[in-house]
Amino acid sequence: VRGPIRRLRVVNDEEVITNWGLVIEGFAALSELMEADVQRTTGMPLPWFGALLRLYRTPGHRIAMSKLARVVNFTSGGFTKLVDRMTEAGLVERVASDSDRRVTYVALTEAGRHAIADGLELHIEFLRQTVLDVLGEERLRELGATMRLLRDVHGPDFD
Amino acid sequence: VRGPIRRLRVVNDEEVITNWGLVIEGFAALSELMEADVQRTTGMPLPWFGALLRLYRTPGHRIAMSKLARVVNFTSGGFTKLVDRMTEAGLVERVASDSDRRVTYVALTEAGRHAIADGLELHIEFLRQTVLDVLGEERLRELGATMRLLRDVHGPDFD
DNA sequence: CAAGATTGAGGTTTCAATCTTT
DNA sequence: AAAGATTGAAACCTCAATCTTG
Repeated sequence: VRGPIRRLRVVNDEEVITNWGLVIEGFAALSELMEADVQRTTGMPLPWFGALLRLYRTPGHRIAMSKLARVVNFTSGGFTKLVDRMTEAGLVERVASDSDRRVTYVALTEAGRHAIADGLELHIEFLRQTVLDVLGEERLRELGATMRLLRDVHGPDFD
Repeated sequence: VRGPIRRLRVVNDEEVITNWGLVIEGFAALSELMEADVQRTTGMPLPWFGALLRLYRTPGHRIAMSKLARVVNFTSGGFTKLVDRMTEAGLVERVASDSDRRVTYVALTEAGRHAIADGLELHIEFLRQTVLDVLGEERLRELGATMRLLRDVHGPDFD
């Protein structure tokens, strides 16, 4: 009686590298397009759009500085200056916390709410054309599910 | 006789946004891990690793400045300085072209070849653990195929 | 005049140190 | 002591202008 057929490394190195390389390249291509589109339609850089979007989709439209910084992948110090510029532009404002005087909230202003609402509408149109129309429904859902796996395993815990 | 059932916008806005958001988050999570791992194992920043990897996987181990710049998503000016630093570190060297005196090639040095060869081995191990082991073979291949679609449609043509 | 590469100026981000509050 | 936020210094990248070569 023979033992079980052991098939270690069924996927060879080349294939692992290649497939993840495709992820990098595809994502880079789309990021560049997205950056340009957001810049064109809203006039703001992509990081602004990302931060505003998070605020917009959060009940109360406000999040603590340090938390939003983590969510949008900024360091604490870098985010301070980002918020400085967005405040300068009138899109957000700082709000002191009542319960903990260490924390500062970032909140959408009326102008910021309008800016992101309008921008989001155009952005969705962009995503439909560049992603959904290329992949189709089924592949898009699969893609989302797959990337969710990676996020849940490796992503930071946003408590 | 009724006409065809038209089902426009079967995928609603929310789903499009959510799925692409998962791509962004998953990719960000893995990029951060990868950056840290490359930094730990090779001591170099991620952009260096990417550039060296391209050189390593190219016959002759040399590529024209402007072409490599495009491949790794750098501007011409930014890439000049990146190569300056990598040359300083002894990993690459500039080589003048015989046929066209405008072009300068970037070439791997002996030290660079060893550095990327060693780094790549560790990097593959990292990808197996963080990507392949999480997704499994089938999902990884699907993911690669899906992202290839996006790259081919939206990516730049590397002639 | 177009293409490849470099340079200097300017803007953005990280890092380490600091201050305040818990 | 630890966490949130800010600051100044340094690193990195982009952009526009420049130089050289085709």
